[in-house]
Amino acid sequence: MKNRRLFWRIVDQIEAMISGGDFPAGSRLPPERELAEIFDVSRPTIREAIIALEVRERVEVKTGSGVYVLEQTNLSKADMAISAFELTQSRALIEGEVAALAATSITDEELEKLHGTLIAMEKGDYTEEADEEFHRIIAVATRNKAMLRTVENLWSLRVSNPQIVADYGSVCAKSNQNKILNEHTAIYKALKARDATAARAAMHQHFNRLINSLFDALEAKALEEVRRKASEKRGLYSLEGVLHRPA
Amino acid sequence: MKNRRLFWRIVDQIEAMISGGDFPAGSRLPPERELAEIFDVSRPTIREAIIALEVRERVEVKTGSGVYVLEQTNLSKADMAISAFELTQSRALIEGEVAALAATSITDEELEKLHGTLIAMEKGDYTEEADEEFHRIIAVATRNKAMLRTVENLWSLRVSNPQIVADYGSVCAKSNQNKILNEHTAIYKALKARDATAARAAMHQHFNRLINSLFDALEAKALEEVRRKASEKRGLYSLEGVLHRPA
DNA sequence: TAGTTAAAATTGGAATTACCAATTGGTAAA
DNA sequence: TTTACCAATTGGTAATTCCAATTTTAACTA
Repeated sequence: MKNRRLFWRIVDQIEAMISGGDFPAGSRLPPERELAEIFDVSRPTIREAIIALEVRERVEVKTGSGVYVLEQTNLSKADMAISAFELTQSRALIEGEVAALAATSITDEELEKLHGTLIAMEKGDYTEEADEEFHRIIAVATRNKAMLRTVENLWSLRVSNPQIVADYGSVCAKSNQNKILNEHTAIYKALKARDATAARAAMHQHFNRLINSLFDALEAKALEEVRRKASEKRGLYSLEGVLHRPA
Repeated sequence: MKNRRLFWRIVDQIEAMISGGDFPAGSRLPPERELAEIFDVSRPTIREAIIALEVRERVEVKTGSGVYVLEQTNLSKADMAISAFELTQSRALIEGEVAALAATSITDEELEKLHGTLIAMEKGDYTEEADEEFHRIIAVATRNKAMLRTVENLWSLRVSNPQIVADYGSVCAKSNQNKILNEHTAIYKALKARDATAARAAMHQHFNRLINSLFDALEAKALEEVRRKASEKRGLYSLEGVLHRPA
C-alpha cells in the first residue's frame, strides 16, 4: 500500500471539519500557524493542504485576512443564478449576430431545413424541438464552430435552469405559438433573401418581444401577489375568523 | 489590479507549457529544483504550483521519481476542432455586443479597474492575465450573467485548445503588445465616453486586426511549406543524389 | 465623546536551508 | 546474465526568517 502524503491527510481532516459543521460557509479557518499546532505538522504542510482545498473551491484565501470556507457551489449553481431576462437579452444580441453572419453563407439545403421547422411548428408538432432546430440550423449556417457552440450553450441554459424553464413556459404557451411562428418566418425570409441586416433585425425583434412577454408575466405575478396579500389582510381582520376561533 | 499570488502565475505558465506541447502527456516535468531555477522562484512556490496542477488532474506526482503530465480529457473533440479564426471571429461579433452593452452600464470603479489592466500591459507585466481581466471586467459591466458566462467560455477555449494557444502565441508576441495595448486603450476610451457604438467598433477593430495577423502568420507558414516542398523536389531530381546512390 | 489617523498586531506569501523518504540507475559480484 | 548493493536523484517535510496585506488598537483632534 503506497504511503499517502501528509498534506493530503490534512486536506481530508479539514474537509471533515468543514462537512461536520465545525466551520460553516462564510466562517474563517484558524490561522495557518495555529492549524500547524493543532495538527502537529509544519506550516508549509498546512499551506499545501489549503492550496488543495482552494483548487477544490472549498475555501477562499484572503491575504492578510484569513482562509474562508466557501458555499458548496459549482458551475451549475452559477448557471442557476442566470435569469430568463439575462438569457433572453444575451440571445437577442448574440443570435442577432449569428443570423447576420448566417445570411452571408446559408445554403439552399439549409434554407429548406429551416422551412421544415416552420412547417412542424405550424402543425403544432414538437414545437420546442422545432424551435431548437431552427436556431441550430442558423448557427450551423455561420460556418463557425465557436458560434455554434455558443448557441448550443445558450440553449442548454434555456432547457436546464428550472426557473428559466418555468418563465419561458409561461410565455411560450400554445396561445403564443402563432407569434413565434410569425417571427421565425420573418427571420427565415430575411435569410432567404441573404439580407444580413434584416436577419439581425428580425432576430432582435423575436427576442425583444419575448422579453416584453417576460415582463408582462412578471407584472401579472406581482399583481397576483398584491391581491393575495390583500386577501390575507382581509382574512386577518374579518370577524368571521374571530368568531370561529377555538377557545 | 489585484496582486495575483506567485504560485498561481507559475501554475499558468506550466499549464501553458503543457498545452503548448512542451510537455506532452506522459512526459516528465523538470525536477522541482530545476523548475525553481527556470522560473527564478523558490522551491516551495514550485511545490505549491504543482499541488494545484495535481488537484486539477493535469499532472501526477511520483515520490522519488518525478512529476508526470496526464492526458488532458477536458476538451471535447468538437472544441478541439475550433480554429483560431473561428474563435476570433466569434469574439469580434459577440464581444462587440458585450462592449456596446457594457457602455450603457459601466461604473467608474470598473473603468478604473480597466485602466489598471492597461497599466499592467504597458509595464509588460503578466500581459495575458491583464488581457483576460480586461475582457472579463467589460463582460461583468454588462450586468448580464449569461453574457459573462459566454465570454468566459470563449476565453476558456482560447487557453485550452492547443492549436489556438499556438496560433495566438505567434500573433500576441511581445512585438505586437503595443498594438494590442493601443486597441485596448481605444476600447477603454469608448467605454469611458459611454459610447456604445464606438465601443462596439473598437472591439471589432481589435479582433479584426487579430484575424488579419492570423492570416499573415498562416500565409507565412504556407509559403514556408511551399519552399520546403520545392526544396524536396529539387533534392528528388538532383543529379547529385543519383550519382551517389549506392549500388 | 466621537471620529479620524497612524501604529501595532495579525495573517498570509515567499525564500532559504536542512534533512528525510522513495525511486532509479549504475556498478560489482556471483 | 542475474542479483544485490550503493550512490545519485527526486519528491516530502520541517524550521526559520522576512515581506506584503489586512485588521485591530491606540493616540490625537475637534
